[in-house]
Formats: sequence, C-alpha cells, structure tokens
Amino acid sequence: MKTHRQYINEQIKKDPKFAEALAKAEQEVGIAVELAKLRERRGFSQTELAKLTGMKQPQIARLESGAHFPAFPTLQKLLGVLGGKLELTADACHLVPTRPKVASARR
Amino acid sequence: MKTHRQYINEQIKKDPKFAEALAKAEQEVGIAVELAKLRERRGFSQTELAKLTGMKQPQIARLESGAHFPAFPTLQKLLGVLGGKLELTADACHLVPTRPKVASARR
DNA sequence: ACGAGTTATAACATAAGTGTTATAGTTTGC
DNA sequence: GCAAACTATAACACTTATGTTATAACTCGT
Repeated sequence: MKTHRQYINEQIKKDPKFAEALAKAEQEVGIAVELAKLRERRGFSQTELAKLTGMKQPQIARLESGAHFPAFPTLQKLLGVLGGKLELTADACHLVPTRPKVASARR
Repeated sequence: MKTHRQYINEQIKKDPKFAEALAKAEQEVGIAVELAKLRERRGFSQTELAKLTGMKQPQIARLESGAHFPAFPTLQKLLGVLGGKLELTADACHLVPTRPKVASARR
C-alpha cells in the first residue's frame, strides 16, 4: 500500500529538484533527531547540555528541530559532551574513476 | 625527544584557549587532507571533481587547503561522488550523566 | 622555454549558521 | 490549577561558508 513512497517517487520523476530537496530534508531531520536522541539517552536537558557545551538552550533547540545543519565546530562541541563520534570514512570499493590516472601520477 | 608536543602542552597549560584553537586547527586540517586524499585516490583532478559535484574548482581548493570547514551539504556532495561516508555514531559506553533521570523520565 | 593541465589565492556578493535575549508554549509534580 | 522545569520561536547582529570570476603559480612533457 506504499502510497507515501509512491507519491514521492512520482514527484522525483516529475521534478529533479525534488529529489535533492528531499534528500536534504531527510538528512537535516536525521541529524536533528540523532542529536536529540543522543541527548535524551544521556539524560540531559537542553539547558544542561547547553551549559556543558558553552552554548545556549535555544541553539540546541534550533538544531534539534532541524532548522538548519549544525556547523562542524558545533557538532564537535556537542559530540564531545554527548560521547558520539563523527567519522569520515573512505568507501574502499567505490566505482573506479572514469579516467584513472597512471601509477606515476602524483607524488 | 618530543619537543614539539612538549611545547604544545606547555602552551595549553598557559593558555586555555590554545587547546581549543589547536583542536580546531587539527580537525580542520584533518578533514581537509582527508578530502584531498580521497579525491586523489579516486584519480580526480579538482576540476573534474568540481564538475561532478556542481561546484567550482577554487571551492575544492579552498576546502582542501583547510581554509574553513565544509558545511554539511557540501560535504555530502563531495562524499557522494568520492564514495566516502560520514557517520554519526553514539558512543555506547560514555560516562553516565551526572544527574541521571529516573527510568520514567521521558516517554 | 613553451604550453597544457593542474592547484592556489584574492576579492566580493550572497547564503547559511551562531550567539544572544526575550518570551511563549509544554509537561510534570504537587 | 500553580509553579517549576523544559522546549520552542522569533528577532537581530555577527561570523562563517559558499558561489563566482579572475588570475597567479606550480608541474610536466616535449
């Protein structure tokens, strides 16, 4: 009965920008709820977390509401206290470049 | 002979802000070189990567030089093409909050 | 030494995120 | 139903990142 997903897929076909906007929205919300869950799991109130990170409560609320993406330093402050980690990993088996450089290429 | 690290540690003691600034700098560089390495590993030039991500070459250069942190959407665009992943993980065994909420607390 | 393909810098307008204060709405316990 | 603590919104000045163009500087191969 997947009507919701179907609707979305239709929109994506109709409007290429839709997909982009959707992805952004999902991500934004993703980070937001992830932060909120993490905070609650630790048993902190927004105000407490704010104190511990040197931020103010409304800023925490703003981030958890998904109003915008956290900037890197902000994310670090939060994860420092909340005990989360942000990892940037290179996906080993990604498609090979269209125009692979010869072995001697760089350095 | 750790003189460099020693010097840094001294500075940290003298000036609390130093630690913060250092951490930021290290991170900034960290992301920067990570991106650069990833790109080179894929065999792309800055210009190619720029095309693929819809960005311009100078912006790639700026990021790889560590001039500033990439914003989230930017990072996503890059990792999308470069095949890297950014993961936000909750550190399971983090210190328990100073004031743990009772079981009934939330939800 | 030249030229092609790179990477780096500079400058500037625009957009996005932060820091802040104030205040409104929501729980929850008593 | 009141009070206290928590969460959400709004507004505004400030900072940081982006998008863009132009241009310089650095390889390399020939």
